[in-house]
Amino acid sequence: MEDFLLEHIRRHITLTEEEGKTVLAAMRRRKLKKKHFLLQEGEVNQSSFFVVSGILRLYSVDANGFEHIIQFAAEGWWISDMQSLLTQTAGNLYIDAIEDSEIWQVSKPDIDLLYQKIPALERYFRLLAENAVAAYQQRFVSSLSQNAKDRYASFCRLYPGLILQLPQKHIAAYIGVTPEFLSKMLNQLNNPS
Amino acid sequence: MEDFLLEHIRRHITLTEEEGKTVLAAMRRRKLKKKHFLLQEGEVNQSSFFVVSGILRLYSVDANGFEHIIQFAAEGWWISDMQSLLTQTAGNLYIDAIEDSEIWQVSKPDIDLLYQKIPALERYFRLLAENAVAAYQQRFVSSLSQNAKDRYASFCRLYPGLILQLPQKHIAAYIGVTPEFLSKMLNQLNNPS
DNA sequence: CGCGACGTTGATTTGCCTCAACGATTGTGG
DNA sequence: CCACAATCGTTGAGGCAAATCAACGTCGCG
Repeated sequence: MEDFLLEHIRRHITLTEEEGKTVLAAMRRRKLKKKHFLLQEGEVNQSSFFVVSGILRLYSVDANGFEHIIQFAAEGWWISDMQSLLTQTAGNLYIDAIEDSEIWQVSKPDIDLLYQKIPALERYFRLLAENAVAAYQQRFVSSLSQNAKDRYASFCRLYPGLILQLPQKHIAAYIGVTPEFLSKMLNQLNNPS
Repeated sequence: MEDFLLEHIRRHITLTEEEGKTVLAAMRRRKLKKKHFLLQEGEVNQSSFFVVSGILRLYSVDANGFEHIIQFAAEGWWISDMQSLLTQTAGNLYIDAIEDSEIWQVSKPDIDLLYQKIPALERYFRLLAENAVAAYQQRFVSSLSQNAKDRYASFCRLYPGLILQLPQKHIAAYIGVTPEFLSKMLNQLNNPS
């Protein structure tokens, strides 16, 4: 599994053996227990996080203490508070583990060094960011033009694997309804009497 | 104004005189009248669009014929249906002009050629895409955790210039309410009796 | 075992939508 | 340059999707 990240990168660009080692050398590995944080509101997001195993979530907490999930990240996904990472200022988002996870991370200074040593990485992260933009645009279509039932259906279609692993309340916090309402909705979908 | 795009690019990367000319040579210029389309549902988004003057919108039309605006693009902004552009398949979004506009566009094949000739452009578009990701993440915070009044306030704070130029119904379609409701909301904000 | 997290169910409320009607403004063809 | 239509914002009455609040059963876990 040591090569999981390199395989992912090589799906987008080609790296020499040497370059691969340079990338791996820049990564810090860490385990993260369920419910433990990578990032909390008020902190500066110092690193980009790559999920080797487990599941993370990126979310905000509103004035009433309710959580709203912006993105999940399962194995092979990158995740960060992009605003805070780019500007290196205090952010308003949280990242924590939904399951015990293994994370590899690169600090912003180290990424910038990698870009100098391996210009092809610019391409890799450009492609990732463009794919993320595409995903966010499509999610806004869903978010703005569908009701709760259809948003749930869209989520199931898009992330069939995640549905099985996620507690219901997190799905609710992602599609933008209360846990109570999602419960009633699902009940009704199963009993279409 | 011939250098508007190059100035924008040079805010992020350095380009030689020669490279600047190569970029400009790849751009197709066009004028677009108000309400005319750059892209319609079912078409493949062939190009990236750069707004030299005017305002565009990227939006979807739902099953009931209602429009939902994903993004505005004023002078100096790039805009495209990223999903369709990346995969070169038929998309579900529209792009049209809110005001008479001047657009410069690069086709996907030409961008890919530019990446080969001028690798630094990978960096430019990576930075743009990362900024877009940051903006979309923050908009989801607003969209998921705020009510209509607060989403309107957030929009005003983020795009103070746009508020003045946009018809009210487009702001409504962006923050996710009906024009009628936005009208009542604003009325109430001005008459806090 | 006992506690806290999670999902469920019901009663009630509310934020926003729907539909309809109406001025004001814009734009367009004669 | 006017007449007419179309677009836009406004206002009101009524309706619905989803939130709120509260109570309860279950389960996993320390």
